[in-house]
Amino acid sequence: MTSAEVHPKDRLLATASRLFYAEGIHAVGVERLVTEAAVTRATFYRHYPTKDDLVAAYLAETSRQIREAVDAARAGKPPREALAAALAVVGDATCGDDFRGCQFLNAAAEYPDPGSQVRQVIDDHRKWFFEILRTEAAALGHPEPNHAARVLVLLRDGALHGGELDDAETVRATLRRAVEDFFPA
Amino acid sequence: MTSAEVHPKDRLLATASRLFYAEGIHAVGVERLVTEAAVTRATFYRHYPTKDDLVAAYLAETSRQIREAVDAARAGKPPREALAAALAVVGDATCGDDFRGCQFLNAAAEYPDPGSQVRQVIDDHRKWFFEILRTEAAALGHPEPNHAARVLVLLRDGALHGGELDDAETVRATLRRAVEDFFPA
DNA sequence: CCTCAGGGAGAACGATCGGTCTTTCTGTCT
DNA sequence: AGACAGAAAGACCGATCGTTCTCCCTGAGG
Repeated sequence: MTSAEVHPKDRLLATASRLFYAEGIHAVGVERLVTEAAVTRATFYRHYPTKDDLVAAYLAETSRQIREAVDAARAGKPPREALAAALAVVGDATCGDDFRGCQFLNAAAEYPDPGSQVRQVIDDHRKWFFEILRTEAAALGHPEPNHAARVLVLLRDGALHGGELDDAETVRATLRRAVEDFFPA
Repeated sequence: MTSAEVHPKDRLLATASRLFYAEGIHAVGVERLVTEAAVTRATFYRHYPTKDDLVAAYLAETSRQIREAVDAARAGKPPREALAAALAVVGDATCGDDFRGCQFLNAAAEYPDPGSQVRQVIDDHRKWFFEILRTEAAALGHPEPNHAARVLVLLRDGALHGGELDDAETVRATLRRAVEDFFPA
């Protein structure tokens, strides 16, 4: 195994992430995935028992990247700036070139069963982000950190969809101002 | 045509609305639709040239019902109550038994092409709701009705997804309190 | 009475779905 | 040298996708 090359498994995951996000999960078939990833069907099923396992892996990897970005943005900052920075990561994402809404909300729309593997990954990610917000709100001395975090989650979810369906720059500015309104300096 | 019976076209639309919302659009095939609606394939394609036309009809009908409900809730109320009532309709919806998020946001997740027929119905609905909020915020004397309406849309979108993925009652209460925070009595 | 549209029943279309299989080859380890 | 895992290539499976077709029956309007 030449470690310099990209492993088929990684190519597959990268391709899946791109296609699932851009076109929807049910809309992308296995044929499409293996062709664009330059991987055979056998290799696909050697690494992922079913397509849903690949979907779960796609969301898990997305979650990992977001946690990395948010942690980096918060690092070393006092609570107020850390909170603003965490939500700024969200706002910035909405303005990306190929932004197409929240990976997790989009996936949830295609996976109705709350007990499915995919939904578990989604729930994990949402719980993590809520905890971040709750922690910062508490550290900031907010009288009701739970309520504050819940409102921020509403704003985040709304921003992630509004960024696709409405004007992204406006949504980012709206989100920033709304956060400031809730946490005046 | 015995006007007392339900026309096949209406049965089809009602069945489609139920299944598309509960299970996702791509996940429900034509076979499923015609079987559960007790309609033949020929009848299906006689009324809707393609499946996407049925999807658009489903969203258009949903939009019509929501406009009806929101208009009824606002009727005759002063701006402040009217605005709260309009958003209460949203909050109440999240607590329904078979709530599974926003029909429009879910559909958008499955229709990436912004120019598609389905996306146009979605955009229409969103523009309508935004106008409602902007109008009421202006009537209420809010200094920046556009910004206020944008924030409320964020909260609405967030609530419609949080209601499915998190606890619905909590989300409803959070939405109500957030609206009060933005529009103190 | 006749026409004709609308609906029911179901076969059939090519394409694609998710998933399994065999075969061959290459590279890495012991 | 020999063993073995991983990957390429592609045939193949039954099922389902969205769509079109023919045939027959019924019921309302002229």
